[in-house]
Amino acid sequence: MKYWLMKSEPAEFSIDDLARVGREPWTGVRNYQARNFMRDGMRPGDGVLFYHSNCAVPGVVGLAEVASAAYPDPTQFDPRSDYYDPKSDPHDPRWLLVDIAFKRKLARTISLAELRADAERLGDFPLIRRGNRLSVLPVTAAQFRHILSLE
DNA sequence: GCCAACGTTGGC
DNA sequence: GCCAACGTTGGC
Repeated sequence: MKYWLMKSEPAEFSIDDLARVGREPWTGVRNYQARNFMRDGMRPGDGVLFYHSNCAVPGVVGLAEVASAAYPDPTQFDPRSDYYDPKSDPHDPRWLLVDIAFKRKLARTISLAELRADAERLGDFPLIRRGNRLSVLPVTAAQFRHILSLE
């Protein structure tokens, strides 16, 4: 079992949205490294820290889990979608996704600022590395436990 | 294969 | 809204 952190802009899709629908195909990832984590690393049941980005208080706001194996992201073939990719071949889809299932909301937001302040305990962590822009990234079991212990 | 230009991410 | 950091694109 592995652990991950997945970013979402709450104005687009928040932890409350996930709580309401229960389960969501993680559409729109258009970065190869993030895709590779979903395609090659994720297995159903893996733990996911749900992170709000590009908002007043960016941070971890909930707990989810990987709920499917990777499969092609349908939005890449939809010309009306913001995520349409005309260069993707339907016989060899470029973009994959997994379904994410809601587990619970955290009692409070564990902010990016707090995580930065705890950098020493967390060790090497892509989220708090300078200039990091990955929207899907791996978390070690120790980091996962530690972050939740801050709740 | 190099690299400048451009677009995007995302914190602040 | 600003801007640093980074990925992608395309000319050469």
